[in-house]
Amino acid sequence: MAAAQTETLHSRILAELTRKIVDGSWPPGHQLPKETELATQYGVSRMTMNKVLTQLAQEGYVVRRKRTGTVVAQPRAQSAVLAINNIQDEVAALSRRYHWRLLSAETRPRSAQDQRQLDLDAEEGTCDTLFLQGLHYSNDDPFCLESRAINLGVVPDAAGMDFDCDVPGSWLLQTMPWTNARHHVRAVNVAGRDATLLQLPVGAACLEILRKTQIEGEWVTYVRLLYPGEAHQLVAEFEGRPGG
Amino acid sequence: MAAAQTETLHSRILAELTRKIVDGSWPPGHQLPKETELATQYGVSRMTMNKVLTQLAQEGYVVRRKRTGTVVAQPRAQSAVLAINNIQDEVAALSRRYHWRLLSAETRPRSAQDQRQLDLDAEEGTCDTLFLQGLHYSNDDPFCLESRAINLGVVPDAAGMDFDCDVPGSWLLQTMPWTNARHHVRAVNVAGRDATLLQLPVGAACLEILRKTQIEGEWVTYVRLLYPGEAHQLVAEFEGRPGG
DNA sequence: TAGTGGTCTAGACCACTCC
DNA sequence: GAGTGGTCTAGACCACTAG
Repeated sequence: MAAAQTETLHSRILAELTRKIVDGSWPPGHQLPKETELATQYGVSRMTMNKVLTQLAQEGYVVRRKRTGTVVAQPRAQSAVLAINNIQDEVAALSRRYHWRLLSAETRPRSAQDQRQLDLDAEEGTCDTLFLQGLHYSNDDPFCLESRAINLGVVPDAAGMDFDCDVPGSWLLQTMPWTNARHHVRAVNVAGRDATLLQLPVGAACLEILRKTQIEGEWVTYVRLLYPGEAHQLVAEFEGRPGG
Repeated sequence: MAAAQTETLHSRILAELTRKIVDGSWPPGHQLPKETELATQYGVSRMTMNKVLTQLAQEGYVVRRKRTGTVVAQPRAQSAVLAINNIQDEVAALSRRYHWRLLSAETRPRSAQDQRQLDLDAEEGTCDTLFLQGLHYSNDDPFCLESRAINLGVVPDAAGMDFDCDVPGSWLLQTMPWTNARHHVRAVNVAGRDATLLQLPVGAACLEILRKTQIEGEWVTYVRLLYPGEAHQLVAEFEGRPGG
C-alpha cells in the first residue's frame, strides 16, 4: 500500500509491527508480547492494539491462539494472486482502440462440443441456453476470442438483447447483482476455426481462461476466453505471506 | 467462507447485510441507514456496527463517505484472483510422487539469454548471481522446468547449498523472511532444449510463469517456471466485487 | 454549519486452552 | 484453574464534506 498516510494510531502501529516482521527483527516463530503489554508499550487502549493484531493476523503475518498468545507466522507456500480484469479495461490500459464483434448468437440445446469447450457441468443441462461467440479487438487486431453460454432461466432478458452493440460480459455485469466465479487458466495449442478467427497459425500457443459464474447457487454463464499467447499475459503483484 | 459459525454478533450481522446485497434486496446505489440507526435496529453498540460496515467496505460491497453515508457499491470490473502455489504442494495435491532433479548450477555473469529468458531488470546486473536449472517431477513425469537466478549479494548462503537435495524455491522460502513478488503468466510454444527436457514435441503449448521476488527493495530471485499446458492449469475461486 | 463516518478509550465478560 | 485472545459496550472527540 501507499506509505503516504501514517495518520491513525493503529495504522502507524500496524506499519511498525509489519516492518519488524518483514525485515527479520521478528523472525518466524517469534513470540509477540501479549495484547495488554503491547497496548501499554504503545500507549493505546487494548481495543486499538487488538485491531492492529487482528489485521496482522488476517493478513497472515501472525498466528494468534488463545492461551499461547501471538507468534510470527511461518512463510508458507509461494502463493500469489493474479488479477483477471475485463477485456475492455485491458485494451484501454494499453491505450488502444477497443471494439467488439458478435459472430453468432443462438438459443439451442447444448452440444457435445459446447460441453467440452466450455467445460459445462453435466447436471446443469436442462435450462434454455443462449450461446454466443464474438471477438474482442485491440486496434483492429483480434485480441480475444470469446465463447459463452448464458442461462436464460436466470437471465431471461438476455434473450432480447442485441449483443452486436453490447458486450455480453459488460452487460451481464451491469445486469446481475453480485456473483461468484471459478476460473481455470491453461495454455493450449490453437487449431481449426479458433486459429482462423484469431488470425494465428495452427499450433500457436494461446492462453485459455474458462470462467463459470454463479449467483446464489445457480449458474449464470460459462465463458471461454482465448488470448494469443505472445500478445497477452496476466500480471500479478504479490505480498509474501501464507495462505491466500 | 464456511457458513458454519454464525456465532458472533458482527459475523451474524455481516452475513445478513451481505445477503441483502448479493440477492439484490439492496441493489447497487442503495443508501444504507446510518451507523447509529443500524446499531439501534440490530440492538448493538455503534462500534460493533462500525466493525461490520468497515469489513463490508473493505470487501468492496459498499462505499462509505463522510456526510453522505454508506451506499451499496456498483459491481465493477470482472476481476478475479488466481492462486499460484508452490510446485511441491501442487504435486502433493494430486496425490502423486514428487521429486526434484538439479540440472545445472553455476555462478557466473548474466548472459543475454538469461536476461531475456528470466526477464531480468537491466539495472540489477552487478551482483554475483547463481544460476540454476532443474526439473520438478510428478510420478517420474516432467511436471515443471525451473530456471532461476539468485542474488548472492542478498542470499550469500545459497552459494554453499547443495541444490541436488534441497529444492531452491522451498529453501529460499525457509531462509528468507517475508518477500514481495511480481508474476507474469503467459502461453508459449515450447522449443529447443526446453522441449527436450519436458519431453514435449516442439511447439507444444506451455504455461510460462515468470516471478521476480524482492525483499526490502532488493531483488532476491528471478524464476521461470514452464508447465506443459495440457497437464497443468491454474484454478481460482472468485467472489464478485470491485477492486481486488 | 451540521451531519456523517473514523477513531479511540476504559472497562467488562466470555470461551478456549494449556497446565 | 489461570491466562490468553475474542468480543462487546457506552460514550467521546475529531475530520471531512455537502449544503
